[in-house]
Amino acid sequence: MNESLNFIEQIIEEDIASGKHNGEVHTRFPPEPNGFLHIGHTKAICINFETAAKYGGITNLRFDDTNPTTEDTSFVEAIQRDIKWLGFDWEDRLYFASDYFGQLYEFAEKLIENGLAYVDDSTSDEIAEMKGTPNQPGKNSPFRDRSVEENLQLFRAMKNGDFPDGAKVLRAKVDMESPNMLLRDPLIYRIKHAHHHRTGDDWCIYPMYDFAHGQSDSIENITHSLCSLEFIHHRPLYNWFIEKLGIYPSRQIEFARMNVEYMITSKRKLLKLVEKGLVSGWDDARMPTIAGMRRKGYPAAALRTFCDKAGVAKRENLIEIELLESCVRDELNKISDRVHVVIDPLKVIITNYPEGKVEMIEAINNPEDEGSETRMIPFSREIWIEREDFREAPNKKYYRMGPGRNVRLKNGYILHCEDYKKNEETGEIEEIYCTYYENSKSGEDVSGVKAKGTLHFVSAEQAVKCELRLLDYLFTDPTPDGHDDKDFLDFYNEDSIKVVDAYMEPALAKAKEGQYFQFIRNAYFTLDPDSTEDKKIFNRTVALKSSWKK
RNA sequence: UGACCCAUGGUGUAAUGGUAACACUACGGUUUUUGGUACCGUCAUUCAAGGUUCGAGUCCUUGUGGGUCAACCA
Repeated sequence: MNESLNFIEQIIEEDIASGKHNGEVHTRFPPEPNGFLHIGHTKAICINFETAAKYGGITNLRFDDTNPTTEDTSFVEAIQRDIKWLGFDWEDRLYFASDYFGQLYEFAEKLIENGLAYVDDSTSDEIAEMKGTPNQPGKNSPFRDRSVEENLQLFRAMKNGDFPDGAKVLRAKVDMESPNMLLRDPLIYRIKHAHHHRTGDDWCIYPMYDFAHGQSDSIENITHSLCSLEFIHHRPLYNWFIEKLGIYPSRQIEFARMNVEYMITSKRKLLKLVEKGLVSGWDDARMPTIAGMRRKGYPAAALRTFCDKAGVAKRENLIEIELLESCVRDELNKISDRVHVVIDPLKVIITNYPEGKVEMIEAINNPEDEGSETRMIPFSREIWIEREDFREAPNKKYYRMGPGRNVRLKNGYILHCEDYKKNEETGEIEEIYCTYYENSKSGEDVSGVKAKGTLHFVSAEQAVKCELRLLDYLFTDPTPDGHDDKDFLDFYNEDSIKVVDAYMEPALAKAKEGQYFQFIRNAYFTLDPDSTEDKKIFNRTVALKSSWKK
């Protein structure tokens, strides 16, 4: 393999070469359990797990659960399910930042003892005021020079619940004049009398991100802490804590997060869609969440390939949705069963086919798969074809059915169109009359008859009604949240889901969740969990490509 | 009136001082019992100006453009 390396791999190979961390690679994926994982997380998950695996390393799953007011166990479960489904395994290394609350508290006391942290009584507004702006240095808090003893006593009182929420915070003593806002005495502990999903009411003070994340990495001996670019300004602080605390030197490396056309990744906005009822939930098949994409029918392998192909770098990017869809089609082409489903039916009567006769024709499920199984498709005198597959007056480019024309039925016979019935008032074609060539059956055609077009069909009598959810992009604009003058909801696509009835071949009555289908000549579909025994519901994953220009 | 990050076809990513390439898209063609798949082909790229060098997409300087940073969120 003469593969080129991305910049993270280059760093890792340099570290391995220099013997840093004994050449070990240990990464982590650190989600906050306050929402569902989305396409952006998918990228982070792939990078963390695949990079470690590439170098024989391992990856931890660690929930960054330091804010009890927004986090919940239900998300913890959904997140684990999604990562597993994606195909990654953290084995027995499931951790929670909350597991380290005791240790983190010790770290805080140590900082205080070394004169590197202090309790601040200022209000939130006052602290913000004293922080300055990117262009103006901050001012020292009047509480900055409290004695170690006083700080220790106050911090312990904070921990003991002696103060109400917001009364005091613990701050690291770094530099109020730093050009880096994060270094202007960042808050590291706040009072929150809130119930935590794991630690219950054990604590009423909780560490902030900057005082939990890096230390958690360090506690777990993470060698390379891979995160997105927006944390780049946190790195000096990340390193500052490691240095002052003298703990394991994990290294933070930032990459540009992946943006995909027509998708948003802001949890706040995703939540808004859910709360406003614009989608049925976090796992709505239109959502850019892993659960949503799974429901829509995107295979895990396709998502992984997509992330690989999108690459890793440090510049802003917007990946075209076509790349994702290309990966999805490529995977689905390999694994999906080809089946017959007619959406907009038009009756065809085969006048020389015996009435009452039903013939079962064997059809291969997936010609792309060598070991594919077969199933039986019923054929009879009356069948449905797609309405758009017939034209009264077809032109040369149109090679489907038309008066006097021959067409091949996929997994069936060649038909000759003799006549059709038209409602003169509405102009609607009501029925087509055809004859069939008895010796033209698929696989044993000795008719010598030529037919340019091939149509799919279902036998009218045996066809089963089902529901199709024709899904489209959730937004009408490729960057719905990229407009200063417009809200992302202004681009909500009212036509993002269309529900229609369809006729499916009877074998589909046995369709199972997680199975992938190609509805021949139309699109890929997968069974929706809303399906019942009596009524199958399918979601359109992605349409087949078409080079036909109407 | 700051700091930090970034800049290669339409999009994304390579090229690690030595012939700018790969994928997706678009367009054209071949094959085809899916107007799918497969296969072949075409178009199209180093932000600008200086400098270093035999040689710069790559190193340096200055611009220009884009992004990020002022939650008791992560």
